[in-house]
Amino acid sequence: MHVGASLPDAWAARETFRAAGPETGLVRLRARGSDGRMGPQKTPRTKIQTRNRETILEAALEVFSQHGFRGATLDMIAVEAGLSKPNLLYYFPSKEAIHVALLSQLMDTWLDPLRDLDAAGDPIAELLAYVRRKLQMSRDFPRESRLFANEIVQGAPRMQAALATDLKALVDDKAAVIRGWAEGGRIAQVDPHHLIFSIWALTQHYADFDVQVRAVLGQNRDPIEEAARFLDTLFTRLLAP
Amino acid sequence: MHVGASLPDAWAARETFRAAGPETGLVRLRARGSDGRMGPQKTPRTKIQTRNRETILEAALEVFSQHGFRGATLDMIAVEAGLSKPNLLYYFPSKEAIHVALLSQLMDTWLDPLRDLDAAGDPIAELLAYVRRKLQMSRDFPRESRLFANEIVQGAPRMQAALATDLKALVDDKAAVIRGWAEGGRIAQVDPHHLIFSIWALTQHYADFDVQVRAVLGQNRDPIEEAARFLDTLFTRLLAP
DNA sequence: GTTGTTTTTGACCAAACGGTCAAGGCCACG
DNA sequence: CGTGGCCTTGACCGTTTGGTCAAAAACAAC
Repeated sequence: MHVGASLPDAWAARETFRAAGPETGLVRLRARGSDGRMGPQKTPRTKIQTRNRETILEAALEVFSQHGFRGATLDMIAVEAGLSKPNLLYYFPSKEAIHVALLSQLMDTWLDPLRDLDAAGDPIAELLAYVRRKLQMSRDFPRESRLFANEIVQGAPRMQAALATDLKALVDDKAAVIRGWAEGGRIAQVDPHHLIFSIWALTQHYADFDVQVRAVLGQNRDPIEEAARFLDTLFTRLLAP
Repeated sequence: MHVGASLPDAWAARETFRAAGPETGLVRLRARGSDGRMGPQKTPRTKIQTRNRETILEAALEVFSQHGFRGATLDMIAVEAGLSKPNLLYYFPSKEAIHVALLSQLMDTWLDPLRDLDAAGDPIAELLAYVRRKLQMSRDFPRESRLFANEIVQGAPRMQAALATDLKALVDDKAAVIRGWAEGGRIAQVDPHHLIFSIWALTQHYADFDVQVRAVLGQNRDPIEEAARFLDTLFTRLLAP
């Protein structure tokens, strides 16, 4: 069983399970009302439940990030998790529910680096630190990056709501901070939203398009190490007032 | 039937059908030897064959780029093309063959802007023009961009060979040109490969992650128009010697 | 119009897939 | 140690999917 790099404490500790927006039409699936026999509650109760839900989500991350939603099968996930297929469906009502759970669980963590952008700090240092943190995530959590990439490239059918609400709110907030810096002459005049997009694009590229990057660079090179230096100069030059 | 923006002549004219590398294990599928009944030859002979192959590939582009390889079904493509499913399989031996044909047909066109990078031109003007051309492709051919994105995010199972040979060769070639410019002091000292990656990442982001960009920016904005300005300043600042 | 070839399709098939169910195993707790 | 609830699974089901096939339709050449 492939478990990937051991997750940092903050990562494992996060168990927010933010509910998906009602527009996805998926919440109904989870709320089976109070009919007869059913799987465990939304909030895991026993030790076994928390452990198995974690195992399943870890396996699902591995499989979904590699094959996309349609490309992944319950059998693949079951094998990866070391559980039987009906057992998966004891903990999650459907394949889609596993996917949604994964996405909403990881969303917060994925945006943490942006949240850390501190309006009170030194503008250029703050932004460069953000770039470095995002690049680190591409190195340490490429599967998470690809999971989102797969979802968004295909039109984010299970995430649109979260994008237009939560994500937009956070980005608008931080964009205002950046705009403040620009107007105060502390960084160059650049469009804050597109600055954020550029950071996403440039850092996630090294996770999402890893095979291409490696194919072009050839062997015996460390793409992310090189990218760190390149992006440092790029953003230093771009942001200098 | 969704036909998308009318393709420019140069686009439609291209019919290279570069053979996929033998490593993909797909070429064998096309070469059914000389057994009994079989579909039309690799090289279309009649008018009807060329027309229908084009129709199928156009439909396949629409469907594959939206749903990925596994997410797309032959029925979807058939409906989109206005043909029957067995008819698709009269022109292509399998779903995978359609996908491979699409990828190899589009690969060349996709790289044309990079090929146009002229060692004899003015370095900064050449690079800025490349950025603009790539961004135009994100606007005019988002489906093509997403097709590749889907493929590469999932590990490029049907393209690895082409990446490590054709693509690498072209990029290495152009990287040498850029390195020459840098060493001649005509542009700033930057890693040429990562410079090219950054152009890909920043321009294709607006096609591949379109839903995210639009969700964050809100309505009534033209992402690519704004991106054009932003990327112009970004690369101007980065490349100034 | 007859004939030989190319093109098209309805009916069909086997495998894969998401999901169900009833029954059995397991475990905590009294 | 017994009992009630939690956990697990083999067998099964209906649907979807990629692909086949034989036969019909369309077409081209004479």
